[in-house]
Amino acid sequence: MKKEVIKTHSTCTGLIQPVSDALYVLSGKWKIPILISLTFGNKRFGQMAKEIPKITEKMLSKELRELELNQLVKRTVYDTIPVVVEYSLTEYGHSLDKLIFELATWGSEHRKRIIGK
Amino acid sequence: MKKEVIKTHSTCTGLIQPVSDALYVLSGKWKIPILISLTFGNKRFGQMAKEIPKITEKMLSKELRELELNQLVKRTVYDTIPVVVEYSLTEYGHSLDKLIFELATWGSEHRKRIIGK
DNA sequence: CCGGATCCAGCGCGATACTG
DNA sequence: CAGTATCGCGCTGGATCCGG
Repeated sequence: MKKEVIKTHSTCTGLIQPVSDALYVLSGKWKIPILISLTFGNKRFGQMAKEIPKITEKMLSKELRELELNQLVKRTVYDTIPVVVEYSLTEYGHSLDKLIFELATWGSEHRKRIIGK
Repeated sequence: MKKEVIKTHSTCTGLIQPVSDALYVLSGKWKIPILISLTFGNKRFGQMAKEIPKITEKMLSKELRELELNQLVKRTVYDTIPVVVEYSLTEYGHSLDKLIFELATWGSEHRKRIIGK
């Protein structure tokens, strides 16, 4: 009788890297909340600080900079007095809309199952 | 003339919590790689340790336990000598398949854009 | 073969205060 | 209004050794 051989091995490990890459740009406690906030329209700095529960200005600033580096977020400075800074999703940032929405859907259904915390 | 009221505000903040919940059960450096590995079939402990690049046995053990707590992974012990332990995705765990696949797709397209790291 | 226990380094993240 | 600077703690996660 022949031994069964699992052939899915390489397929599996091949998926890990792309997902890790995706998670890399989304890593950080506030990345997703920030992206959600911007999904619903352009926002100013102070506006986001109020809208995202518990975030500090330091964290907002830091993670916005990282998102901008990775071209998910665009920063526009209007040279008025006082200065106005507006953040928006790039077209590329909007490519995450669907993913985030599904994450939210899954999260809603999952709430009742969460054990720890 | 009536003032326009932005109604998306509450929708936005309302989305943050479910997504945070979803991310909570997936938090940890190895959760997603582990889930990917199990997506392609049931696995034994040592098998996963070899299959997931760079993971240590401690981390594998710890994160598997958390995934089991949250009912995403099922652990089956076969009472042989030496003992055999098999891990598999629960039906609920498989509800993440689509999300993970999309994350991988997005990650693949995104590779060329990643700046930092 | 499948882990648990312990020790410890790094840094993510929060609190607070300051600036153009 | 839109950030920066500094300090320090706690938790994540790696290394190593131990056990059924």
